[in-house]
Amino acid sequence: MAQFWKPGTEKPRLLEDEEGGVLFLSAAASTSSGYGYASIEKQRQRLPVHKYRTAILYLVETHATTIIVGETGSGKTTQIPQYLKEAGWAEGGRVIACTQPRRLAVQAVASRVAEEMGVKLGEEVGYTIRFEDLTNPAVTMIKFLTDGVLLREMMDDPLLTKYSVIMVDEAHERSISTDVLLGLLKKIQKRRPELRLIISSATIEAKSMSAFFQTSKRRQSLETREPGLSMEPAILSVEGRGYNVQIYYVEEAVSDYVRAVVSTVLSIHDEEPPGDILVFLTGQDDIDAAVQLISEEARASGKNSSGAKDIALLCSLQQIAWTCPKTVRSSTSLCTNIYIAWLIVLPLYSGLSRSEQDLVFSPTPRGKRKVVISTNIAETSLTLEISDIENLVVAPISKASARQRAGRAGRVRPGKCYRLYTEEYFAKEMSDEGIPEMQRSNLVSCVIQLKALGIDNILGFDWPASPAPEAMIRALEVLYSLGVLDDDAKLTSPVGFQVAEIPLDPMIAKMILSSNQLGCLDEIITIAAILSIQSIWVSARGAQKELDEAKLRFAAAEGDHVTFLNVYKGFLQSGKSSQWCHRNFVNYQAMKKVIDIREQLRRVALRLGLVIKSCEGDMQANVVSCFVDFLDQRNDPQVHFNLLLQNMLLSSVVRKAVTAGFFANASRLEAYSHNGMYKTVRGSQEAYIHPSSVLFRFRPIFAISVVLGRN
DNA sequence: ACTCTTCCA
Repeated sequence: MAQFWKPGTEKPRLLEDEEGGVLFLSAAASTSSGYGYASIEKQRQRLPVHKYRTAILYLVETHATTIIVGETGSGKTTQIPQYLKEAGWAEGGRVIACTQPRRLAVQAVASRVAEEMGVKLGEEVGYTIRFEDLTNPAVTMIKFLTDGVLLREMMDDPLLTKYSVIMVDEAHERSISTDVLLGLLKKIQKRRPELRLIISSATIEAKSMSAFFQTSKRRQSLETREPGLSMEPAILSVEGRGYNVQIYYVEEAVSDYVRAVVSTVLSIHDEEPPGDILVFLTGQDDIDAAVQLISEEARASGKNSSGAKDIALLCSLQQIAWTCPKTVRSSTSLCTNIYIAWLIVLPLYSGLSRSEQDLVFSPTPRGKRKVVISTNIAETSLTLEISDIENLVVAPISKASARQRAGRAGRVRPGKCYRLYTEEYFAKEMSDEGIPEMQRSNLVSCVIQLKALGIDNILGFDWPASPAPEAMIRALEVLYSLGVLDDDAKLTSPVGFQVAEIPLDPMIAKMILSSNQLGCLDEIITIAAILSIQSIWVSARGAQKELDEAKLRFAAAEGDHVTFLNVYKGFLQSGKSSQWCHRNFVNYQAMKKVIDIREQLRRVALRLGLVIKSCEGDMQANVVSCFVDFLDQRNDPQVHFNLLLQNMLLSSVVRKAVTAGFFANASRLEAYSHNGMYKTVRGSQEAYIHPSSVLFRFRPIFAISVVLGRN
């Protein structure tokens, strides 16, 4: 029975899938009716991946490893797990797994697939991410999870026996956990030939991926136990949705890219036909600023058409000239909108709560335009491992990721991509591909995970991308000095195994274990929870002075860690009030996360048999006033030192526990240094106290820091 | 040498 959209009712709409699949929603958003289901079926069949259904199932049947080269928009992520299930790979209690590098993608894809299958999320289709397990072991057949979660699962079940097929999605992103996972899966495959792997990857990476899963001929004959099963990886290419994306470059480099983003968004909004806008920026601060600026400008120009703001806006819009190299710029059929209420500006970054992130995926109301300002993939951060301190430098993205981003504009129809750099910059300055994370970052966590899985010969491990030997040795040194590894580079018992069990950076894990012995675990898990989120303070654009003053209310002479404790205590005493947070420049969302993570850590601690004990009695309540006195006399070094010593006694166990984890970062103020330069005790590496620290103006003689400045 | 960065367990 056919149904048609009636004019005057809300139009049915197409939703863009995270991976390019398209979901059909009826106006009533009901998918239980036969009509809704049939439409979903039809939509599924229209995806490019659909005509490869038989081929994919055949390859998976006959090859241990299948590499799917899928352009964005092919629908592989949502469809392949369903094909596998339909073909019987989830029968007999087996589970089909599909990993993603990001939590948000896991949630989005899982709910999409559940919807397509017409089942309740958490039953036949479920997902697992940290803090959230929406699966039912008795009935879940398709399980989406982050690759980090799958790595954790290997600690309990090293051969991942419950899975029949594991699809590693977005493998071309080459995140550390994806790379480690691939290395381990290759090992598992030798023991479990019946396990099928599907690696989904972008074009450029497919060859090296295939080479990695190639087994040598000699071994192959020994290991193939299943007749008709090839250990040679198969490669299948699925084209994406072929919509054109027009690319524009700025004619001249922009100086202030946040401002350039604002102008560009507003001019797109003014000149282009309906369609949503996706913006990539580096980080939370820039995103918040851009969201605010766009909203302000839009409001100002809508409400007050003759105001000075309007003129300012027009000026800024005119500053950007675009060039479009290969296509002719279409200038006709532009409709002119009035901005104001028709623009919905939404930020997107991990620090947001789930409900805030969900807004991004909710359908755009008719007649409105959604602008999503998002992090990551935006301008990838580069981690340089210099001695024991992790340094992050913002580096330009690669051409590959620039192309991938442009592809996002062409999912459901032709799109446009405005690049805020010149064409020349793209051609000459940007590298073709990013460097795998494995080759540029801190390997401490990664090494300990492998050790915990019983991989003793870390240096001989078969990596998809070999890490730098120096970085590896550095990681082993740190773990050895933490007492996690013994002379033979084996995990120590119990400390090593316990540290591996705690889902945190090993230095933080060690801090937690030490606090157990010192009797201040209660305080330390609070500190650990706060250290694992971005920042507990609100972003301070334009209100730096107020923020600094607010910080002083909590600042402890002992430094940031004890300051965190004061904030946490105040938050609890306020009854977890959002108003309290607002008054004190504390980020309410961040504090809610802290409560969550802290609870998780408390459970981990109890499981490890630790005792949650507080050292409340040891601490004095008046650290705040103490700090203020100290500031007033900050020109007298002797007073500094005396006070520091005195304050050390106030919460010596907390400080001891922190030190037990972070001693490798201990630094000493350089004598005669007038700019506050420190050098690490171990490596004599230059360091500075970060200006956001309460100790920034303090300049204590010794500092134990989690993040030191870069040189 | 008065400022910030993403993701994941």
